[in-house]
Amino acid sequence: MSDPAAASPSYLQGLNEIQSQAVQALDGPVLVLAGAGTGKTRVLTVRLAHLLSTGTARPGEVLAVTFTNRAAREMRTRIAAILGRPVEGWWLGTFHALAARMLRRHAEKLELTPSFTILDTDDQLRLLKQVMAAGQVDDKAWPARFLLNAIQRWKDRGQGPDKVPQAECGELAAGRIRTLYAAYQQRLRELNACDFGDLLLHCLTLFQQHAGVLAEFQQRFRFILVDEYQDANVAQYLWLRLLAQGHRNLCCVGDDDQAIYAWRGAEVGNILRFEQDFPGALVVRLEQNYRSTGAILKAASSLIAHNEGRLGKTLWTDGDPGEALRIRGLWDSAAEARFVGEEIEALQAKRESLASMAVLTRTGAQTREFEERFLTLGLPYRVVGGLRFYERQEIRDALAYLRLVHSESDDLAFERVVNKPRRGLGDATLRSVHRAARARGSSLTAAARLLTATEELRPQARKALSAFLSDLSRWRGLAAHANHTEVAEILLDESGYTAMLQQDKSADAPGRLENLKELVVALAEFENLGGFLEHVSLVMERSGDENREEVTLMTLHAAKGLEFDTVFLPGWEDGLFPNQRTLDENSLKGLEEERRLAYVGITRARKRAIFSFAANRRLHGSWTATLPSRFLGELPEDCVERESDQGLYGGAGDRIWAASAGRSAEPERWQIRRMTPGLARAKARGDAAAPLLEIEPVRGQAGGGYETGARVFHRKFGYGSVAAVEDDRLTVDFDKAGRKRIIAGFVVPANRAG
DNA sequence: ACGGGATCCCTTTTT
DNA sequence: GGGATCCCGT
Repeated sequence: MSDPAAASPSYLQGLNEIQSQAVQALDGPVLVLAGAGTGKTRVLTVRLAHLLSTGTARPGEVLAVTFTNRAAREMRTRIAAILGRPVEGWWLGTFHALAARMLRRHAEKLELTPSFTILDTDDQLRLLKQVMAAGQVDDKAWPARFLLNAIQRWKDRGQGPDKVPQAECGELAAGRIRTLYAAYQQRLRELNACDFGDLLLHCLTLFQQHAGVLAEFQQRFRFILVDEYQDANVAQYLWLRLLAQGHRNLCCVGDDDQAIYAWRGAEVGNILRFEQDFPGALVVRLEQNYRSTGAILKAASSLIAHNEGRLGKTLWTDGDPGEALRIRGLWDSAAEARFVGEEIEALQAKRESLASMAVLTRTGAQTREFEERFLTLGLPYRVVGGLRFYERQEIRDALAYLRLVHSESDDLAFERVVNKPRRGLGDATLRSVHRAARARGSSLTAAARLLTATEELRPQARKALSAFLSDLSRWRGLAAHANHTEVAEILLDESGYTAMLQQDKSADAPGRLENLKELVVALAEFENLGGFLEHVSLVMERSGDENREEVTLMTLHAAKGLEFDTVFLPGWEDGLFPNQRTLDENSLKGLEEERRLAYVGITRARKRAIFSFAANRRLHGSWTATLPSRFLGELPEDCVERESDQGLYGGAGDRIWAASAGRSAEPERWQIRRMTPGLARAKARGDAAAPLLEIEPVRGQAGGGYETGARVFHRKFGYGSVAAVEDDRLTVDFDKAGRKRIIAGFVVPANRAG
């Protein structure tokens, strides 16, 4: 504890009473329920700084956990600023990075070596496909993507193949999902690799099977702090709970209203369980908002109030109400991009900084249209997230080369680069190598080496493979002596990879070469290849400094924890946001998560929030008519200004507004007739005047007006005939998919299918 | 073995 | 509209 007699340190000043309570309650478990903009990060960082500067804890005794690398980085710099010096030797990082660090220390206890590889999604998928092929699981009936997702959800709950409840396996992978899961884990182990989920899962196994290891960590971490606690999945929660059993000084900060990662296995229930697991925990509520205007806060609050089962917080501010929020309806997504561009330029003319503006979208793909518009306007922008640097083809290829040189047994890397650039080593050759590897239980590289000593391969292939293998050995020898930056350069050069790109005349080839150069630069910052590979798989983000004069484009998910003066919230249309697939898969729970996402979006804004929706949007290639998001109808009338372009919905704009306000809670009750691409083009040229669409309330109209025998079209099931009608449900005999019972809103008359 | 062309999915959000 | 995959001709 700090000395109460001493003058309160400067970093404690300026905290409100409740914040300072949260900061100074160092003894015992603490749960901080912190609404958006209430100084959550501040509390967390000051608390850490306080621990360290009073000498209550030494850096090595602190475990500080975040979800994103950005949050970890930010915490590091902010604390260094408070203390006036960087802190060394503490455990600050994401769940995954910290778990990896623990695992590397004890890898041998889990049949891994300390240099195990961390696989990304792409590798995971390829690996699972291989395992499925070996196990004769039909990947048409059971897409690998889908099964991988199931496996990940189990890992998120800390369940290995032997712990998966029978009831959840069902028919998955024709009833063989557990075998498949086990085989997948086995392959990972053989490859000396972990996927993201394994990092936590293996840690849990380690703790359970090696009490001494756990005890050591429990002793070490006298203080544990967790940010964004509402996003923790069960595995992460178990991990924390085990580690915190030692000193019980666990401080979790979170906001149930900002829980937006259920799809990734996050359990808001963890927050609710906190007091049970840690009896006597101090619960602190931060409710005074310092970020947003009154209007923004009111809008956000009234939106989120539509959710049930909240812990309940009432955000308040003593600031001004500020500007009204604006909602703008537009013809299509191109018009929307033009509108946002104009608004940005108008703000710029008022000397607002571009760095203080952000466009937040529901899906990553939406940024594209804004990028195009901004490029024509010459507006500087940057896209956060999206394709991450290390997810790019060329980077993954280069990394695979490095990995293969680093570790000969990296079969996935071998497969990736063996014929890239082309060396005449195609499917047939690779199959032989695979067969040899399986027969001997060796790595692909080792098998290939043996194979070249035999007569099995055709002379051409044999020669090419030999050449590749001798290159590999040479590079490996080089890596042992030369510094790793040089190795990378030589590798890219001698492998012919650079040459391949140089000869590539497609438009993005020069950019790819640039990326490779950037990779080499990044590599230089690390002492060795191993350190770099770890960094790349867990931490690496696109470079670019935060304060440049650029508009930020990103997804709502990526925006969590950030704030901007002006926030543009485009694409507020039912189906896009709330996202139809979420609704289909998780109905009301899904809708509530989408609403929290909307809440996150609005509360990013300090001064102004500008919503927009388009009446027409191109979805998977074809034009779709869209309705304004039901969330727009949940915003309080008195702090919102609505304006729409002329002629939207064939002049039915008012009805649409009424509709969006009235249909907040119920899913898919309203149906809009789809527009044909031809009409859309005509309208876009300006030579179609008549109303293109009619808004049809489905409510009360049996079966949405379909009659038995009517031909309908469904996005997934294709064409079919209506066999029966009851209420809003239809029984349809689909030509291909057979008989299904579906909600009328999901089908469209066959003659109008676009 | 490879390139081109047609075809069939799908496309939410991320460590 | 786009990416992965398949099929076919070279």
